[in-house]
Amino acid sequence: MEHGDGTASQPTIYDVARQAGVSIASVSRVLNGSRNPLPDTRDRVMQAVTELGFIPDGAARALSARLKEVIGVVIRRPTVTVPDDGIFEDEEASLQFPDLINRGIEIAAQRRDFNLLVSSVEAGGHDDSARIFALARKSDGLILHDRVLEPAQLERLSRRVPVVTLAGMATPATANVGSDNAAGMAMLARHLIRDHGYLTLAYLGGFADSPDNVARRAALESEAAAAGAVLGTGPEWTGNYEASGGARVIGQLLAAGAPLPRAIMCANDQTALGVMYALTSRGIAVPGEVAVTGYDDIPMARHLQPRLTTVRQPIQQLGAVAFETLYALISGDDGARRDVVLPTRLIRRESCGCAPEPPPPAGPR
Amino acid sequence: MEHGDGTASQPTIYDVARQAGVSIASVSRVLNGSRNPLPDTRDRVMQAVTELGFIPDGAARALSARLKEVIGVVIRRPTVTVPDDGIFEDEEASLQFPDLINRGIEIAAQRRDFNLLVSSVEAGGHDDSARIFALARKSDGLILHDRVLEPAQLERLSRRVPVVTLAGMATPATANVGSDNAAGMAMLARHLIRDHGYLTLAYLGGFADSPDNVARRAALESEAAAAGAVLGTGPEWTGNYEASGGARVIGQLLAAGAPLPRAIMCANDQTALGVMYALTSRGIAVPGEVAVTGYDDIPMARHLQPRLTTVRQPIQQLGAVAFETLYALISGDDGARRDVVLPTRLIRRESCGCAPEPPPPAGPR
DNA sequence: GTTGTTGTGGTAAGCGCTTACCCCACGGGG
DNA sequence: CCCCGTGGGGTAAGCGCTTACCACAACAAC
Repeated sequence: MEHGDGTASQPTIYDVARQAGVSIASVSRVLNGSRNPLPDTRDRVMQAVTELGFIPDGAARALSARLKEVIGVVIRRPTVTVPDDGIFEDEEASLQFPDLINRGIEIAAQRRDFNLLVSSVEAGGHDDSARIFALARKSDGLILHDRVLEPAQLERLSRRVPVVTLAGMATPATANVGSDNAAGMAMLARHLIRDHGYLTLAYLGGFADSPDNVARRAALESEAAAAGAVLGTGPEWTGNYEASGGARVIGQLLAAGAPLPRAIMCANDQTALGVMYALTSRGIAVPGEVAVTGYDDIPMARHLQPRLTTVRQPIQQLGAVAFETLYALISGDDGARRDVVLPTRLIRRESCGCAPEPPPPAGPR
Repeated sequence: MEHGDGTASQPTIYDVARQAGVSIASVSRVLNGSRNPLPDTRDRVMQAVTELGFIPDGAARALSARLKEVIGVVIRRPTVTVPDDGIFEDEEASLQFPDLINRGIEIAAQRRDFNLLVSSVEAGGHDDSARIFALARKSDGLILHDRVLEPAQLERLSRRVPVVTLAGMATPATANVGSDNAAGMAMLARHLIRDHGYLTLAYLGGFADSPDNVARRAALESEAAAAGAVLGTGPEWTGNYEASGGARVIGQLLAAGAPLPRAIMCANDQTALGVMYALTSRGIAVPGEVAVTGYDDIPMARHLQPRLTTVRQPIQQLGAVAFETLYALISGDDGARRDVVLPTRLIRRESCGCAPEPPPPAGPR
C-alpha cells in the first residue's frame, strides 16, 4: 500500500548494503561510527547512502537500540470556555510561558539529536493519565509542566520512565527544575512595601495544588508579616493562572463591595493582564489607585499599559536545563542534579507605581 | 542497564500473554479490537493488562504496523540576535502565531491518537534539511510552517512522505492550508482608503520568499491601484515578520528623512508591534499621524496601545485543518483536498484611527 | 614454522509488536 | 454420517535496525 501521493517505500539498510557490496552490519557500523571501518568500506557505504538517500527508520532504530531519541513534554491546556466578552478570546490558548519553555527544551534537545513529542491535557480532563502513560511509551523520558498529573499518578509514572517536572517538587524518583520563587517574591514585596510604602497587599493566586503558587504565597506572607503589611489572601483571591481568572476575581470583589488593597500581586503575568483590564475598564487607575504586579515576565508584560512590573524567570533556560536534567537521567548519569533552582530578577516597570523610564533616544538605533 | 532511577524494564506483550494464559496474538487482537475475541479471552487479557500495567511500546508497534501515529511539525525560529535595546528581548522567541497553530494541530491530532514531534530550524540555518529529513523518518508525515524548506528540498521530501505546508502553495506532491490573504488584505485596504480616506499607504512586508507575504502585497497593490491610492513598497519596506524588523525599517526610514505614509500596513502583528513602538517612542502619534495595521490577530494585538487593527485568521483552526489534511494523505484517502483556504475577518480597533469602543459595563460580568 | 594478537567483516539473533496462515472445534447442510 | 463453512486461537514470519559472536586475514613474537 502506498501513501496518498505516490511515495514509494523508503530504502532500507539492506538496499544500502547491496549497493555498497557489504553486509548490513558494516553499513550500520559506518553510520554509527563504531568499530572504525576501513576507509574503503566507509567510502563505499557513504556513496551508496548518498545515492539512495538512505535515512534510517526511527522506529526500527529505537526498537533495536532501546533508545528512541525522543522525549515527551506535557502541558496543561486551559479548558476552552465560552469566550466571556471576547476580550480574552484565544488568550488562554496562547500559553506564552509554557511555549517559551518548550522552545528552550527543544533547542537543548536538538544538540543531542533528540526530538520533542508534545501533548497537552485539558484542565478538567478525566483520564488524561492514560494519554501521558502512552506518551511515555513513545519516548525515553518525560518533562511535565505544572500540574499535569496527580501526585499518585506521577509516582506510578516515575517508576517506569525518567521524569522531570517543571514547577513541582523533586521526589525520590523525579527531578524538578524551577526558579527561585521565594527570592523573586521577596524582592517584589520589598519593593512594593519599602520603596512604594504600600501597606495593604493582596496575593491573587493560582491553583492551590500548584507548588509554585504555594511557594510564592508563602514567601509573600512571611515578607508582609516581617514588614507589618496587611496581606489579603483567602478563597476569594483564587485565580487560575489565566487572564479570565484575574478579571473574574476583581469583578466579584467589586460586586461584593469589598475594599481593594493598595497593591495586587498576581501569581503570573496572565492573571495580572486580566486584573489590569478589569480595573481600568471600571475606571480604577493602575497604578494610581491600585498597583498590579505579575510574575514570569513573558514578552507581553512589556506591552501592557501601564507596562507590567514583574519577576523575571529565565524562561527558555528553564526548558534547556529541564532537558539536560532529563538527558542525564536517561543516560543513567547518577551524578545528575535532581533539584535545580534558577535565579529570578525583579523587573520594575510602571504598573507598580515606578516612574516611566525616559523615552529612548529618538535617533535611529 | 537501567535508567538513572531504578526503573525496571516494562512488561511486554509476552508477559501479558503468559499471565492471561493465551498467545501473544490474542493479546494483540484484544488490544486492537480485531477479530472479535471471545468474552472469556478478552476478560483474561484485560485483567492481565491491568495487573501488569501493560502499555505497548511505540517503536515496536510502529515498526510492525508501519504506522508511527506521529506527525512531524517544523517551525522556523528566528535567529537569536543580540537584544537591541532590550525591548524586544524574547519577543522573537515567542512565536505566538506558530505556537497557536501548533496547539490546533495538537488538539486535532489527539482525536486520532496521533502525537506531534516538533522541531525548529533556525533562520540562517545551513543544513536544516538533514534534520527535517530525519524527522520524516520518525513520523508518518510532516506539517511545515512558512519557509522552513527550499522548494527543491521540499519537492524531494514530498516524494518520500506526505507533506502539508502552511502558508505555502499546494504542489503536485504536497497539500497546503492557508487563509484567504487576498480577501483579508482587500478588506483592510478598503477600510483604510474608503472609511478613513487615507491615500498614502505602505506595505511593510515579510520575506520575499514567503507566499503569504507575496499574496498580501499583491492584493494590496491591486486594491490601492483601483482606489487611486499611493502604495509604498520596495526594498526599504522589507521586514522579517518580527518586531525588531518593523522597528528597524521605521528607524532607517526616519534616519534617511523619508516621509512616512498616512498608514502603514504590516505583514503581521509582530511587525506592527515593532512599528508602533518605533513610531510612538519618537513622538509620532499612532493613529493620529500614522495609522498602523497588522495581520493574524494574535492575542497580543488587543493589548497594544492603541489596540491593533488587524485581519483575523482562524489560527487554531488552521492547525486543525492542516492535521486533518495530512491525516487524509497518510490514510491514503485520495479524495483529500489538497489546497484549503480558510476565511479571514477584518478586526477594527483603534490603531487604524477608528474610535475606541465604548467601555464595557462597569458591573461584574 | 607455529602460535598469539589485532583488527576487520559477516552472520544471525534479537528488540516487541502485528498479522498471514494454519489448525481445530463446532454446526448445518447434503 | 460426512463434509464444509465459520469463527476463534496459536504459530511463526516478518518490520528494519543494532550488536554479540564468530571467522579470518595480517602481522608480531617466539
